[in-house]
Amino acid sequence: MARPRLQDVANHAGVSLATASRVLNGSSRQPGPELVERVRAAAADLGYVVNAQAQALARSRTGLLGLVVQDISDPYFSTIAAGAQAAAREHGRMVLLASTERDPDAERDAVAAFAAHRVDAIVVAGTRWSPEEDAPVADELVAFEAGGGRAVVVGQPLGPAQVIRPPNAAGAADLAAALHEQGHRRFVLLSAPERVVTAQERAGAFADAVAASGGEVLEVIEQQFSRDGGYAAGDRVAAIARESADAGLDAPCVFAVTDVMAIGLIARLRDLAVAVPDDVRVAGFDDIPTLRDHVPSVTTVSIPLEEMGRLAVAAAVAEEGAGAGAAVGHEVVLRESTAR
Amino acid sequence: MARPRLQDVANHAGVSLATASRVLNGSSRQPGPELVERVRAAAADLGYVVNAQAQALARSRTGLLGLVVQDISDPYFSTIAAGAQAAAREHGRMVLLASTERDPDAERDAVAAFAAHRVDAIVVAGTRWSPEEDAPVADELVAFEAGGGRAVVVGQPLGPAQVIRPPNAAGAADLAAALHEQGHRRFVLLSAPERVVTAQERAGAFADAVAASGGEVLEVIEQQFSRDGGYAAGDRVAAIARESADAGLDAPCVFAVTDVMAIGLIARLRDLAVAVPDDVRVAGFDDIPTLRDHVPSVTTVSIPLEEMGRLAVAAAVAEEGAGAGAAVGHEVVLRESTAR
DNA sequence: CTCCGGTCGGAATGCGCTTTCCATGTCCAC
DNA sequence: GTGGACATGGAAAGCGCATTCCGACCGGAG
Repeated sequence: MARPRLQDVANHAGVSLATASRVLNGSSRQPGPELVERVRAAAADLGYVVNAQAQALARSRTGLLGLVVQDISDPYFSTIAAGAQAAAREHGRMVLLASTERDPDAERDAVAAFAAHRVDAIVVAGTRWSPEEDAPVADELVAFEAGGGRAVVVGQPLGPAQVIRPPNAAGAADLAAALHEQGHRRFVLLSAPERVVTAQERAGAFADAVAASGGEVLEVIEQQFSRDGGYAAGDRVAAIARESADAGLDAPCVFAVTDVMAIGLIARLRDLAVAVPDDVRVAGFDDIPTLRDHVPSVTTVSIPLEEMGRLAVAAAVAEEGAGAGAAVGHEVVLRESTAR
Repeated sequence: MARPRLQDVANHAGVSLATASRVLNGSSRQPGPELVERVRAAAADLGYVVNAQAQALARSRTGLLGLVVQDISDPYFSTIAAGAQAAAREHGRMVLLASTERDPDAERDAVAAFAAHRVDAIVVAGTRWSPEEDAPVADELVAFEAGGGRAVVVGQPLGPAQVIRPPNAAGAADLAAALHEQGHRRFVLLSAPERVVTAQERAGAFADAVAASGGEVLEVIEQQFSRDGGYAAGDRVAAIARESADAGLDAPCVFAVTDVMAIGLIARLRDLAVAVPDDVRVAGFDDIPTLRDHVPSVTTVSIPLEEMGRLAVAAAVAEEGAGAGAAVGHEVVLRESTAR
């Protein structure tokens, strides 16, 4: 009943362990055709399943890829994970997954656990936090690379990791330009706490572009980096909209740093009977596929999440030197929520 | 520069390999306090990181959990994965992930790969297909359990695996009852190809409940099990709605077997200027969180996806005999899309 | 016919760790 | 003061496989 070992297969086939190994596990030295046949038959006969653990130990390579995301149930990350997973499969790698609930400590634990499992490479996806909060993970990654592993981060620089950068700044700037083009001049920023670097990048670039084009940022609202954060911002946004209307000014345009926040915001505005886009315009970021059928459809910046996951894995499995140089594109998608 | 081994730590601490092992890796036999201290210090000094692969080989237990889902970017699965991941972490297990793009062959490959990695247990999440298509995976699972592993499936029975059953039949029946209560009598079923067992379970139970309560199923539309399938069904649904209106009958109520299909359907109806719920009523299934802010809000059956993931992992890591007996609840959520 | 390069199987070593199994040492009861 | 029950540290035997090294063998060139 016990699982057959390679030795059993070798015995069954009447060959040595070495020969069986060479036949079954892609060695550079292939034994003669007759032996190959015998070994194959024996393996099939016994229902032999190679022990990847033992292989890993002997080869000192596991073929494992560690993927740490901040919340696998968030479409942003699950889409990246899908791309990473697909790429990993194509490269013959297995994916070890860790979801950290957006807790930097959990990120560190995950990286440490991956290091213990001797994954060949680690991909960390998600926004960076403050340097202090990032330090522990960064240290783990340094140790990991010192031990021969490779680290890639999807987001912002972290320790020694190669970086796949979401086009946050460029996307936000382009979005600002497109909205300017549409005639919007009065903006509100719906951002997240300062430690959320992604939010800062997007809001910052947006604000800069607005300033450069002669627009105006009326206010920066800081809320949780989630749907509920957007919802919570609704009251303040509604107030601003009313002030604008009362003053006979153009309806303000809110840039929410993620689609998910934008959706939450719109939900609250609906409760408050503030019309989008008539009373307030709203734009988001990410172009989450699941949200594309939302009403009103939301103006946003489309970024290739799945491709980013693939790029990260490609950089992770690439031979020495191959950089993560690939540029990540983006596209502004104007929809109803900012229509004038 | 090479990674320190346990032997190095032992040397550094001036103790034997065995003692170092006992100190660092939760043995039942703890050496004397002074030695413990010395070993700990040596390990910290050298930056020792245990090699989980070698440990696995020696213990012949990996502490790994294999999770195979049909599409990790689908909120249904990513939510289950989130629950599974959280539970795995609590149980001190790591998760190996495979996403199969809804391909039964890929499911088989994934299970085989997990078996090769000697995971302690495998969780397969997702609808079952036809018995013929399921056979290969089932065989792999049989072999896996024969080798001492444990298998759990979230969905419908598959080979020897324990089953966590989504409340498809009960949920659909309750939904039908609730809609009947609301006064709906004329239904259309938006289902998926016959091989998609989940769709069959939901549509079947719904149809039975409708028949039992004296309602009428006007038509069963079969489409892809996806958002686009729902979208594609829009034209036919619109036609049915117009017929109803022309005949002066009550607007039909469509039961789409998933929220995602319902959303797609509504999107197409919007294009066609068919109002929901005025001209057609629509209900879904799953209560996907990301979709809760949709307009109109969609009547659906809420099922505890995350908990299902947790239950699956609990069953997977449970000691011999602990069954997957836990019942999975559900709740009908009436929203605007079926308002009269 | 001999010698050499090349090929091919197999024996043996080691990957890094856990876990018996032993040999000591310690303490208490008698 | 001695014997035995325990506790404790270490030596060594694997866990299942890859791979190096070695000897045997084959064919062709000289």
